[in-house]
Amino acid sequence: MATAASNPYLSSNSILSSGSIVHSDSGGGGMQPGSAAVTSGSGGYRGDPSVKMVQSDFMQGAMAASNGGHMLSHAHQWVTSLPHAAAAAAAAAVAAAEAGSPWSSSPVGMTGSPQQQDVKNPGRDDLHTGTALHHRPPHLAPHQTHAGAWGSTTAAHINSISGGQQQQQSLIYSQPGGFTVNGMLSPGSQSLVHPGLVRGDTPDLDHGNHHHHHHHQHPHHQHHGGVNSHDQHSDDDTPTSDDLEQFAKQFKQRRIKLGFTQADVGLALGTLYGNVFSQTTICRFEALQLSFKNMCKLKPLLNKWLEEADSTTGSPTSIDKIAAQGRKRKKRTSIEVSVKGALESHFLKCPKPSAQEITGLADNLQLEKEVVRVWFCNRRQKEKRMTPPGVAQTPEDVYSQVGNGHFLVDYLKDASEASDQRVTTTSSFHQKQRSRHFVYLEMGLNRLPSSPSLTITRGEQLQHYEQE
DNA sequence: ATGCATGAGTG
DNA sequence: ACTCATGCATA
Repeated sequence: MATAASNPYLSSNSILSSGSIVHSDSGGGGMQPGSAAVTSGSGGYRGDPSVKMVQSDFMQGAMAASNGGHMLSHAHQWVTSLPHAAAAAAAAAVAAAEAGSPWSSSPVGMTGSPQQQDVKNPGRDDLHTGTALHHRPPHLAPHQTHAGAWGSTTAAHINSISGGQQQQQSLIYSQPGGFTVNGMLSPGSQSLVHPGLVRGDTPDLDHGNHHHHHHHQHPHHQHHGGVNSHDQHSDDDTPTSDDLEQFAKQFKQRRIKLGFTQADVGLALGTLYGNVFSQTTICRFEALQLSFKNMCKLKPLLNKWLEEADSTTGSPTSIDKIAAQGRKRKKRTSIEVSVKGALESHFLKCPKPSAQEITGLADNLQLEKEVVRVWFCNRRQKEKRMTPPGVAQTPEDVYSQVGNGHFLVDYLKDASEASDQRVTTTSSFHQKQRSRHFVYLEMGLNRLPSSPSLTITRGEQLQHYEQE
């Protein structure tokens, strides 16, 4: 049982749970209006009114003027989260697209962090259940190069979960609107009947084994003559970013048509294969906001689910819930926009600040050091995702694809002294294959629409949160 | 849909 | 102490 839930966390708790919150008082000591961050907490909204005992932070509200106060108000407040029932669901309708924050990623920034790991194991404690076999690391034609290189190294296919048949096609559902396999695709709601012949014909033709050493990037295998469907998805081998993009898109469409929410899928994966995933992860998968490697890992699972769901339309995919485990968690710190801007600007200069710099920054911004550290970690992770923020998957492409796809300018740069970046070093920079998405980032939106250069003027805006 | 957080795995 | 995969809690 993988029960992901069985974490050993329960026992350790109680740090200060119950209310001891540090609530800073308002007024008293010195808090001030400009606090840089607050911890927020308030009622849940979608899942259910969970019980959080949040003590809501208070916050000051004064704006204007006070001198520097500072507080680190939130020092550590942890709440014990109780299991909530979650559930919710609601139809996810989608449709919201918006550009979120345009912080351009640092263009030059990638000071190459050479991190690319190969296939190691999934790391998660519970993730094994079968998934684990990834053989052969890839070799795509273009080697990766440092930093975010995702086009390679990743192995990916783990879909052996099911055991025997490993790779069987992948994008089976290739065309969204077209064929009607028994009507399953009727817009709106398809009913439930329909044999899964879709997969019936998925032949796996050639690739069935062996990982040949040759690069597989060729779009071969015509699979099922059923209808068009582009081939070129490599399921067996490492998919290309285009494959993933398409798959994600199709996945989302089908999922919605079938009436499942992202949360449902995550849960179903757990019951079906042992690995539970959250709504967040499913969401990120669909939005391609995961690392390339992670996308590759998840794809087979989701593909499998899709097949299942589709073949059983209507049947209750055994969904049972796995309750969340209760464990203590630090309250989420909310960083003010102005402070974020400051962090962002530091990030552009130096994505990997040293401990000392972090400390200094934290001090200036009046944030906990840990918060700052984590912020940088998360910020770096964002740089590595497939889809950069702000830019959605819409192919607008004005700039997007140059030619057919990838490649663009590679920036190299190594600015700071950094400890390890070697980015362009030795000639091996073939960084072309970095996703084309990055392209526009580097070109187009480089400037934040409205973010001032930030001179950290904090204190100007008051924060809004509910004070209980 | 995302921001901040946790932890395993690595150096 | 960092990277990565993930997720709770939010907006």
